[in-house]
Amino acid sequence: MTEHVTLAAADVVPVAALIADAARSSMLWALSDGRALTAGELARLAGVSAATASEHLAKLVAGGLVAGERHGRHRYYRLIAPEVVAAMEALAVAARPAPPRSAGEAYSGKLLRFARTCYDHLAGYVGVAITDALVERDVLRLEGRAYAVTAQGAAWFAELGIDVDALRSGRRAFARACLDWSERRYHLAGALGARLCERLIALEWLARQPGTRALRVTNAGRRALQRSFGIRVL
Amino acid sequence: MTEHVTLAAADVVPVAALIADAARSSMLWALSDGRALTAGELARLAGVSAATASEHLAKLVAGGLVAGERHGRHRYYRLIAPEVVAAMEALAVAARPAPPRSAGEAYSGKLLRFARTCYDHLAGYVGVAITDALVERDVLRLEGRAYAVTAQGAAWFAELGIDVDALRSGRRAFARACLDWSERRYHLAGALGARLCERLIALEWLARQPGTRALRVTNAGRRALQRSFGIRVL
DNA sequence: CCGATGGTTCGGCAATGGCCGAAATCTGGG
DNA sequence: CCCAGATTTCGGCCATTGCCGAACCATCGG
Repeated sequence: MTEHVTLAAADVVPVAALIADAARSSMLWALSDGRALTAGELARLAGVSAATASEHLAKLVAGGLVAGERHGRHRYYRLIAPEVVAAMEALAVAARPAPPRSAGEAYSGKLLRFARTCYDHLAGYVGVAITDALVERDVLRLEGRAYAVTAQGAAWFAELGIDVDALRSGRRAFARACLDWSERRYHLAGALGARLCERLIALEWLARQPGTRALRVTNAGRRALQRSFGIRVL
Repeated sequence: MTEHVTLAAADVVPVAALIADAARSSMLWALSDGRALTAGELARLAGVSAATASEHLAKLVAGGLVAGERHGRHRYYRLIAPEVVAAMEALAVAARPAPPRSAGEAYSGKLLRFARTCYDHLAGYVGVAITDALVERDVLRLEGRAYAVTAQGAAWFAELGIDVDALRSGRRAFARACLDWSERRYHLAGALGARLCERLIALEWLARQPGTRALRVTNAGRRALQRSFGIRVL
């Protein structure tokens, strides 16, 4: 099913399972500075019997996270995959209560990957934020379930290479206001929304993620969004 | 036991446990681009019955990773902690077979935290690397289980503020070659090794980690190691 | 070659946790 | 107000996994 490159969800399960035990977790934590510790020390440290510790260590070894080597009467175990400490740190971050995020602000200041398209127009945090910014700059104005383009708005779009009048005369709804549930806010859809999305991708402010509806904000895009809209991404 | 600030090992267990299940893992993965999906979609996607999916989702909600909201007849779930995707990615990295690393090169290019002291001298990757560099620059020469300081080597140490002759006359073994098991390589120990370690800390190339034998390479140290020894840290 | 000490394996117990079908809820739409 | 479809809750089954004490191995120091 999964191809070469894809990081499948399945990959993470075994490692997560190894970490997902209090005893093993403390062992890994103790080893995380790169020292090699004996089985006994680790047992004491994790607060389990030597027998139990031994089993845990066997699993960690089988999982390729640590390696053990006999040295005299002791057996020293050491972390063999420094990557796991990064993973544990990331987990610790995810574990933090996480500043109570209100729905609207959920992804504010956060991630690239949380931009996305809704059919053919921008949605998600970025979509909502851009729409907001355009309303605030009096380019768009919300009227019921649709947006109206102001006079100066037409100029703004023209500058971006979008001919508003041409779109208005098309068959498709011109500038609908689409409710994005996950942000619980309206954002620009319809012909104009689709065209805008198309342009921002052409300008390489945004890039499509292969195979998904997700969009990545490019580095250029990040600067541009900050400059043009005061939107801070990342 | 644990203080305020410390990221305890215990913190990661609950989150890891949530991820450490195939069904939940695929759900999280599916949600990782920020879209909101219905319980049904997620059930199908994870390949479990609706009942099972519901239980999993309840756990994810309880764990604070996702939030669900009724919308019409469906219930949409979305990821509310973008941090978990970072964590999953980190786990995926740790899961990779990890390029077969020869012991010597294990932490090369890697982590700060993998420097450490062995009693009073430098060990770990940094210790080995520095010793290697000194041998290569003909400051030290390995002779059996000890190092000899060359003529130019004495000058080099002097420049660093270390009086080699004074150390040589001391009671303690002058410059032993200590085998670091975790690197399986020799590195400088004895009086000279201890003095060198002391100096590098005084110079603030290295900093002690409170309460452990671990050392952190400072930013200045990183530059200095690169410049003086061609050692790339981080 | 013997005891002492650290480590691993074995046997068995108990708890956890995943899975499902059936029944109970809830929502939108006649 | 009732039906159909989407979800959740309930009960019960089964596999996994953690934990421990005891027996078994290996190594070191005489």
